Amino acid sequence: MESGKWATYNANSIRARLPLMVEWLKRERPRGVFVQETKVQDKDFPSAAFEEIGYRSVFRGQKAYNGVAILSEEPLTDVSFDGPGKDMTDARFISARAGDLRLINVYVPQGFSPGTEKFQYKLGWMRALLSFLKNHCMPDEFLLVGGDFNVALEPMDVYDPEGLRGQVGFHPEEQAIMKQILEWGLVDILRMHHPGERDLYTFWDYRIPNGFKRRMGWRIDYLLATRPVFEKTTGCWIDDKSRTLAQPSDHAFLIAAML
DNA sequence: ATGGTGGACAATCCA
Repeated sequence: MESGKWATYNANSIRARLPLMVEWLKRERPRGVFVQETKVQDKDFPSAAFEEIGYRSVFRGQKAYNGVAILSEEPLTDVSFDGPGKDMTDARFISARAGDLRLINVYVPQGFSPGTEKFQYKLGWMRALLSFLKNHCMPDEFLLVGGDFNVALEPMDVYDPEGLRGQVGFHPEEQAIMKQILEWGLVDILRMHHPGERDLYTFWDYRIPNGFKRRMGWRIDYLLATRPVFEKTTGCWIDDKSRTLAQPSDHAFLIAAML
């Protein structure tokens, strides 16, 4: 496996975030990045801006909502959009291969609120992802699964576990499926490198005034690896420096380093 | 504080 860093980032519009992302890529030089919420149709995807700084891109978008992309220094092959939600129209899944690494990038539905149709859609989508892993992937292959899962796993993964318990993004039904996904054969890379550590958040709601400064965050973005890939990781961290710049996303960059 | 912010897109929907 090539050494370097892999990252995941919910851009909340890749066009609005393009200057920030280009600067970040030039500074960090990751091997590749999983991007969610690109919010751009394929014909308008800013491929040229990434090519100029040495990144290839594969993507699938739609008008106004959703959209996923993988950026990579190496050629991306075996690009596929046939994952969970194959029968759904949302652009939430993209997989590809970079060298000997198989990549799966997901944007799990946000879910709105428990007891709603959207929440059931989220649970169904997550169950379909679990089935996809069981039917099409192997726990012993070189597989990296990343993205915005819109679920915080443990009390330490949210700023107010008592107050948020049972709410969307911190609900036992979501957490149960998330745990099944891990039990299938994926390791939560950040948590394994930082057991028990608090204040490891990747998302801060825009609607909470000064939520970032007040550390009112959630850890809902993940880099998950099969055991053989995890064994190659040397560290994992959250880069929220972009939050201090103009036009930050509501998410941070999550990065894993590999031998 | 029953709001708040931000993005897309063109009146609201989504997060």
